[in-house]
Amino acid sequence: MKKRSSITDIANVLKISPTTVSFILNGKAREKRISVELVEKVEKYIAEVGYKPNSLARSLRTGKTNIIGLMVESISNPFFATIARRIEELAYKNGYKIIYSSTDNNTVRTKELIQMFRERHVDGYIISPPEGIEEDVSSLINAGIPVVFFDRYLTDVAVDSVTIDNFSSSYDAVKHLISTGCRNIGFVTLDSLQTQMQDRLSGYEKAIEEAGLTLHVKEIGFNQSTENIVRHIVTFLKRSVKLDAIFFATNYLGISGLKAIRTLELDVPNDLSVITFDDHELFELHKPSITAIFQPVDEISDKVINILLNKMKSGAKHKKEQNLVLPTELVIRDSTIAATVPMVNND
Amino acid sequence: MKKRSSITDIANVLKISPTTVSFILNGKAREKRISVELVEKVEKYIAEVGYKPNSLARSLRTGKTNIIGLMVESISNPFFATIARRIEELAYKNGYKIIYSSTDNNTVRTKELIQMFRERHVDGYIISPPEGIEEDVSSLINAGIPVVFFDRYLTDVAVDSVTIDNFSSSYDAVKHLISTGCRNIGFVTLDSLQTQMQDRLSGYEKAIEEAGLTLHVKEIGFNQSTENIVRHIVTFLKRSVKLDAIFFATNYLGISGLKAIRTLELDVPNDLSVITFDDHELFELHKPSITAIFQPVDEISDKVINILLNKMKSGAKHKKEQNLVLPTELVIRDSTIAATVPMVNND
DNA sequence: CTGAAAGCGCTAACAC
DNA sequence: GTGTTAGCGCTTTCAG
Repeated sequence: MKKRSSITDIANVLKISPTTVSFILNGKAREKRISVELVEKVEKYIAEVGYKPNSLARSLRTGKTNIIGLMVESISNPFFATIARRIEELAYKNGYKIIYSSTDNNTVRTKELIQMFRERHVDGYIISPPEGIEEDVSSLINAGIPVVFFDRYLTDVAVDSVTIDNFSSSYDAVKHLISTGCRNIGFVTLDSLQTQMQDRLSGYEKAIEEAGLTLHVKEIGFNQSTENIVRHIVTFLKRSVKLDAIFFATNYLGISGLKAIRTLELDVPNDLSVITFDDHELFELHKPSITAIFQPVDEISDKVINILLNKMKSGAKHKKEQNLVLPTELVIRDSTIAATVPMVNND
Repeated sequence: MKKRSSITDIANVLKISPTTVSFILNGKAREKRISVELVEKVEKYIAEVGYKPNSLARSLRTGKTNIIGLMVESISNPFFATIARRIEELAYKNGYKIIYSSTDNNTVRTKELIQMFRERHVDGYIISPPEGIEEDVSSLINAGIPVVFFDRYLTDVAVDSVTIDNFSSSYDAVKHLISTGCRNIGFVTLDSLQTQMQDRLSGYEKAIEEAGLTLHVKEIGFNQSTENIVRHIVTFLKRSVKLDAIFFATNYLGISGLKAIRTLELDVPNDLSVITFDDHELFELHKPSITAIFQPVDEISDKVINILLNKMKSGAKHKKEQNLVLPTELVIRDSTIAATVPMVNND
């Protein structure tokens, strides 16, 4: 009984041709000068039987699916979840749906995902790319399918992107630490060649070297369990020259770091100043509250989706690609307040 | 040049019929007794030109899309993000992709989403349902499309579901508070008729009444800004009878609650014991660490996807629906440790 | 064992 | 202004 009616059924019942119905459905009634009465009649009937077009068939015919593929590192990371939420929102408002997937920063997996998305004829891609997918992305671009990167980019392929100024953010954070009197500043990052991680590292290095200090870098392998990360950080904090500040390069390193600091019962900021990349609800509520580099997630989302929507509209014209770099904000909290006792340079 | 080749192209080049190619592609070679040489030849050629079937066309023909629609309250809520992540993982392993969307607990929006998903011929649905979508879900069920609810359910429609034992979780949490000597226990919840919230409320009420204590319930409207929630909680804590414990019914109420408590500079647990529904990284690191009701997110995800996969395989046979109710775990931390000074009943 | 052909539901040139 | 018709790429019955 609930047999879905097709455009032909409608045409048959109304004794007109499917074309006419199609035109009316697609708002081309005026353009095709279809009589107002007919239009009304058709619309009335459509509403009556609750007809809904089969978008699969439509997609097969038009080659458009109105679906955007969103590939993030992991949807369970609050940074990506927040961005995904907003992108979803904006996409819906523009008639697009999102198919998402988590790449796990895994190249093979991501290649497969792109492949699957292609089979689905996804109209556009938003990707926080892992290393090594240059070819697949090029192939997309060559096929005229719009792609936008965010959070990081790939150096060997020209793609629109929205990132933040990782280098300066990191540089400024370290300068801030130095200005509060810290001399032995550790940097905990991921063992990753991705641009955002490399830039954060460079910013740290530049600031440290400019101040004539020594580098203390700890690189942690990707995809470790939290417990393992904590263990690594604990070791780092115990082993090396006594640090008076530590800088975490991502939010979850920061969280693990706080766990490590807690295990060691260090007094922040007196024993150790702490600063971390990416803000997080946790950092404001923590005692002491944690200084963090806030990424403009809303703006990132807005820019990403806008660039993509534009490209999709303009048929992916070969305009010069845009590479937006947004500023961040250093949110200074209690974990880096200069000690109340005046510092004396003690080296 | 990169012209996608179709099954007919392949057939033409190889001088065979599309049927044969299709059979080989779908692993029906043996069944159809196609010669091994032919199969190899075709497979070789397919690999060579990198042919990929057009799943749109396939879906149009078969009516299957291998897509699961996942509708959560909000993907930016860590509880849902974690579950979404795991469901995605398991779905992929079984050849399914996920289209997700956030319902915002908005009935109208959710109805529209279901409508859109239907147009896309999504194969199955995983929904944390807002109120008022009974009809739409019934219509899905009647059409033989599998649906699984989680986190909450709708009373007027028979659908498989995976939930937790909200009533007992809440009841036990309150009993725990009472056992540490708390007498004036506040309950901060959402102004919502959803089953999970109602059950949490009932559990609280039962425990309070059994102990001969008075109820102190604060209901907060849905979709408020964090600032507003904090303001409400601050007022609640200031206004009412001096509470010696507070119980938050969701993780984000808990987080807002901690902000409120901080504003008021209350001493936890000495001034106020705190307990909250849903565990969160934050709660372990908070000083003092916060007692929380841990939901078995992995198990929830596993059960949900398994039930759905089974239903999709078995052609949604009208088996009796399953309504799984999983236990939670009360993770006792410092925010509810009994005061070290022996308590004296002082009323 | 393999092929011909119909058709899923829709769109858009092209006719009239 | 409206209808005819040819596919989009695939699956599948039915013939041979």
